[in-house]
Amino acid sequence: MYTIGQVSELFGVPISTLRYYDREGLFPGLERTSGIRRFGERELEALRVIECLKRSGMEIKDIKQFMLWCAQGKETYPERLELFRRQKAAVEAELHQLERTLDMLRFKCWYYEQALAQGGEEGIIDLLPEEIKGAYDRAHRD
Amino acid sequence: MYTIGQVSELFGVPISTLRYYDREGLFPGLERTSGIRRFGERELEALRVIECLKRSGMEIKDIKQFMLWCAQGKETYPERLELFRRQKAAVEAELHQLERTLDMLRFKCWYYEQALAQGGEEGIIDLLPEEIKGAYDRAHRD
DNA sequence: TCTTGACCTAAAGTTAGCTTTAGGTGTTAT
DNA sequence: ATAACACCTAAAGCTAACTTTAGGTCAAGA
Repeated sequence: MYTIGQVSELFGVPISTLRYYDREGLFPGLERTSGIRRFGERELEALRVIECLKRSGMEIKDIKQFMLWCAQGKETYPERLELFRRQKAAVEAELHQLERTLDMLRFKCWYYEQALAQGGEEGIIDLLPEEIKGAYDRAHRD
Repeated sequence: MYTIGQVSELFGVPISTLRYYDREGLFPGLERTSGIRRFGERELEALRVIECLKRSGMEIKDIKQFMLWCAQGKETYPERLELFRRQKAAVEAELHQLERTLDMLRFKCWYYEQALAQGGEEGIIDLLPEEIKGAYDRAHRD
């Protein structure tokens, strides 16, 4: 069992944030001894999942829903699976989007390298190499 | 030349947002005829870049800085290149992070498919297939 | 004893990125 | 002439995810 300070150290998450998560219902069934929070293995795993789901762009209130489902037992397996499937699809879409953003950034880097080298922006587009051209085109269509 | 309403239609960005961007200095040198904003090719390209940089996670105030550099001419090529290089690195890091998040989500999907199939969570970890195991391990280390 | 340190709460404050509101101008269709 | 539009501004409001503040409890060490 860990105190809030220890968990904060372990995960590098501010104490105020842990308390906030608790307030928001992200640790349903968190134990207390005379008012003091006691974090067990269950809460540590919860925190790992919270960090993952947050990185995936999920909102706190939806993470709370998941934690409630976990506390409810086997009957909620389908809901939990559905949630992870949806989130997986969302992250895949986001990854794809980011790849195209990266294409645009690659193009812009190349562009300013050229501008810097030739001391101006005149006619840069004409000497677009094939590989950068691909990036440029991908970045400009939806 | 386009009015704010036309640009809003073209890009699918709310008029209020375009005015907000203008207020924040994202269109330095935007023309006006008797108070009314006139968007030209320069502003459309700016908007394309804004959308890209926003997707890359850049804040409005940093995008503003870039637009100011553009308005300043050739002397700021180095700054602009630096900005795009930094942002490219940031997006590459974010992509890597998201891949690991996806690994965790893949693992969770597999996990709940198993739990659902066998009606419980007992001993699931023991039958982790190699491919999922990799995902699980990657997702749990920093 | 007293003070230091780790915990607690409720409530107010913060930040980014918008959106909404309230009120006003100028042109065009009825 | 009057109403409908598309534009304008300043300022207030909103949401998410925290953080800060102000005040309080309790146990251990000097």
